Amino acid sequence: MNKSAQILVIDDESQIRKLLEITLNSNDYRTIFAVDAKEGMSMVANYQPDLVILDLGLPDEDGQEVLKRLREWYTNPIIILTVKSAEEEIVKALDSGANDYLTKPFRTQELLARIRTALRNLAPNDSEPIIEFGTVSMDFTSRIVRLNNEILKLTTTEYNLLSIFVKNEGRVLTHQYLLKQVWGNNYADQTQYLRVFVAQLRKKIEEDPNHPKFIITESGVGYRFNTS
Amino acid sequence: MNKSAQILVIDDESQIRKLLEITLNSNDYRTIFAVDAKEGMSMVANYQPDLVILDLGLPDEDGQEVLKRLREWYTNPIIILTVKSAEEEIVKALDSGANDYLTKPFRTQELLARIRTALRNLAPNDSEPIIEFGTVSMDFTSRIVRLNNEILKLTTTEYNLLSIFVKNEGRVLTHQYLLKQVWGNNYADQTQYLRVFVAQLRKKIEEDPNHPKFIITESGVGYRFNTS
DNA sequence: TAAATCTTTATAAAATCTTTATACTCTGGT
DNA sequence: ACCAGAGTATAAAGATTTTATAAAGATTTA
Repeated sequence: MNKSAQILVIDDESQIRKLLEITLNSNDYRTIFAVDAKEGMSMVANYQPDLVILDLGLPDEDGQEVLKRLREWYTNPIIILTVKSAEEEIVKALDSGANDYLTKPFRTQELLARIRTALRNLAPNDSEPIIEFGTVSMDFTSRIVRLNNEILKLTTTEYNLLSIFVKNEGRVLTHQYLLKQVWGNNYADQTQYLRVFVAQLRKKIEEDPNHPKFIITESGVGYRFNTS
Repeated sequence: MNKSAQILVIDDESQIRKLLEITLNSNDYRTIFAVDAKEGMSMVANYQPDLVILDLGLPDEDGQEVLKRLREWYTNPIIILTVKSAEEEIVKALDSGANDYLTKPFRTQELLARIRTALRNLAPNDSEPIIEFGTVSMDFTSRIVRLNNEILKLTTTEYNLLSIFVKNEGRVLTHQYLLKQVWGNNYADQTQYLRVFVAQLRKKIEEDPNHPKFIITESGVGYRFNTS
């Protein structure tokens, strides 16, 4: 049979970590642990665990933010386990890509069942945390983009736009889609934004912005990102 | 574009059904309802809804049993919504294949968020296949046409026209029909447009545009697209 | 407040669509 | 076989739409 699933627990409470270690190990899961957001992010990248259990109340960073940033590239299940029980938090986390949400104190068997459920639906394809094309490399973990190993300064909008492109390599993306993804649903007709930012991105990542190799214009439709 | 998801609610309490009907409809889901296990099972089979909300306390049969029997063939998400809050019930339901478990009384926004989560993980309705003819391949998902594996640059109109042809392979399409499909109802008599664009397409996809193999002229009627 | 970033505006360039002009092809009748 | 005429093909000019880019103005961030 397969190797047992590896689960990463990101939680600052040592008692919870202990409890989960015992519980999960005795149910044949391999476990690794992180005590804060920073360590958590890097462990997800390094170990690519099959499932992440994430506490929202981390000492160094907002858990919701960690979740969002993980979801930029990590596609395996993430289960939120936290004391925060406000409906607003739950909705936000689930809409940010969490697969399930449990509040502390939790019931052990229920958690295990929910883990089994999440693993059952496991999506098989997750993208790499670092993607390279040409002389450009993009690290989704640290949000750092490099050009010839030099750190490339991108604004938030530029970074978000490039992320969408990179994650949909080879596909023609309509103006509408891009605008909705980057600026939100109400901006679907602000095509000029896109033109401005595509021009800026090209100026930064293309060798010859007048003859782009990566961001290809599909006139009347949108753009296509190409790595070759 | 896409039709909204259809949700089947299996619950014997009319108040819950009413509440869910209002909540779900106002969030753009299509709804259908069943009041007991028997009706529920047959409606799942007949309508193949995108998601099922199942109450465990049904009058005619045990909900856990319904769940198990559904899971023998139904693969879309099933969310349990019930008053039963015992951990044992939760574990059993999740292990029988439920995607989520909520207890009544439930919080509306949370339910909606969990529905979105369940639908998100739904195996994406397989994208349209890639169609090949000769050395040409057409990928409708990524909107890319290739000729000998090289990406072929088509304008929007050329692409739209070729799509109509490909989707109606072997059929004679009248000028009128093609013009209406590609340019709109008011252009049904602009036959010259069609000639111009057919010529352009042939120049791009035919090996010998003077003796077209794919786009065949049906004089006095229209064109026929042929793959062989 | 200054610096950085985002949003608008303006305009030139490029791509695409529409129209025109002309040549070609096919068909049926003689 | 030839011709007339309707229908078709194609290039290319003209018109329009779409795109690229700089830069000014507005807003946000540190």
